[in-house]
Amino acid sequence: MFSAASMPVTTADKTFLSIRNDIVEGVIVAGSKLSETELSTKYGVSRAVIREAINRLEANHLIERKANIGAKVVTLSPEGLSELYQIRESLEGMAARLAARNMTDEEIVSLNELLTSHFDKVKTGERYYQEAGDLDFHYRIIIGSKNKQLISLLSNGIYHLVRMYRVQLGMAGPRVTTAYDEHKNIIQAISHRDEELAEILMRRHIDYSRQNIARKLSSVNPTGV
Amino acid sequence: MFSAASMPVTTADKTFLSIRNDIVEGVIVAGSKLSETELSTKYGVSRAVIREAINRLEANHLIERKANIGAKVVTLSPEGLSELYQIRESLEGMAARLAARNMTDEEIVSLNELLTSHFDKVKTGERYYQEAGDLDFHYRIIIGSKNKQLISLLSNGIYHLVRMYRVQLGMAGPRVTTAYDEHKNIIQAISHRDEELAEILMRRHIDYSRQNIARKLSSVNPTGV
DNA sequence: TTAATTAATAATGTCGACAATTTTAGAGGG
DNA sequence: CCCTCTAAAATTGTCGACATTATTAATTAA
Repeated sequence: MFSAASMPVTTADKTFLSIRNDIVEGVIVAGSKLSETELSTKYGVSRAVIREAINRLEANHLIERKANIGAKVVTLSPEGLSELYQIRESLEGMAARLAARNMTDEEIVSLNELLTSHFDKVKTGERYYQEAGDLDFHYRIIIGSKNKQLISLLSNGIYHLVRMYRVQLGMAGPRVTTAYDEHKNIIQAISHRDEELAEILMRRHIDYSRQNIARKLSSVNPTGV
Repeated sequence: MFSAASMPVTTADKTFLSIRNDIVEGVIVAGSKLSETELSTKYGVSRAVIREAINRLEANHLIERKANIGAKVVTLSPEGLSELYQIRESLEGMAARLAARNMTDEEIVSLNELLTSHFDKVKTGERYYQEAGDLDFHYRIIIGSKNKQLISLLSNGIYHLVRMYRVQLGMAGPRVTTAYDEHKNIIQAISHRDEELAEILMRRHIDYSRQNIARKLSSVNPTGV
């Protein structure tokens, strides 16, 4: 997951990653207040390190800060999910368009191999696909766009909020096989260098995904999380 | 520009805004290193405040940080501009689509009035339009999307980097009148609640704008900034 | 002279303490 | 009983000092 250049080196790095993971996994519950002194003792570092981490968490859209008051973990809501997926649809649609333009032939071959290995795993009934596999697929296309700012915006920006929704709402549904077909079609469009189609298919794929998770969210808890 | 809720209150707020403005205006030159101690003396605050400001500048995509090394102002390049406008095209296209869906009738009326007042100013030869007017137009549509995360991503995220490009490359060109027509057509699409058309027109509008600024950038300095 | 090693310097990272602000608890009056 | 005002407690904001890491300069050997 981490390239050598972004390996954690300072204690602030590690603390940030620990807290972020705890927020995504729900160990620190959504909507709760983040006390600097409390976190300081819990993670065994000074408040300066905690404040550094809080700043990065805010940049990741996982917490909200108010001056002189403090930071709170974001709350998960149907509206927030919808808003997030609208952004994903927009940005990843563009990423797919750019991937069709800028991915090397080698990258496309490798992406096809990834899809094949997923297919094998789906056949044998492994739950692998939806969890890491889907993220991996999207990640490769994002990288394939070759747009550094877009890559940063998606992987450092909103990616972990997406993960937070998926983890805390428990994503493992009947979409595994249908998502496979959608992925296949997207790769085909990229192979044909059809930017327009690649973007359209990616946007639909994400919109289907949004509907799927929104359905689950409303059925499990009709009034929101 | 600032709503009451986001008024600067702490010295870190004010320092952040000061430094950000100096970066956008080019007082702190693009690509230069940001020394914490130097900034500390220059702005008359402690290093802790400077570090807080630097964190927020990073969230605004105006600087880049490396652990144990420091922060540098981003460099302006044709590639960076292209990447930024691809993101704008994507996100503001979505914003226009959502604005066509979610703006109130009153907001649309007000937007039309804004356009009319711009038209008057363009007629009298004021240079007002391209500078603040264009930003105002885009800002209203972003707000009209009613997508809080999208609003945050655009106005707190990449907006100031856009400004930095425009300010430092000196935006005042022959696009004033043509941009006016493009704005008019976008508003019309929103009035008709035509989401599809609103998105398409906004994307084209931003792409034209990108071509315009890219042309200026390459003619002034063929090898980049 | 050049390259490599090492010491000195300067920068960022981290810490604990103090200041300013907010929140809470309590006393008093209505 | 409730509201207001006040004081105490707790929290965030800011500061200067120290620790750790990078950079630079000097020294030595080839």
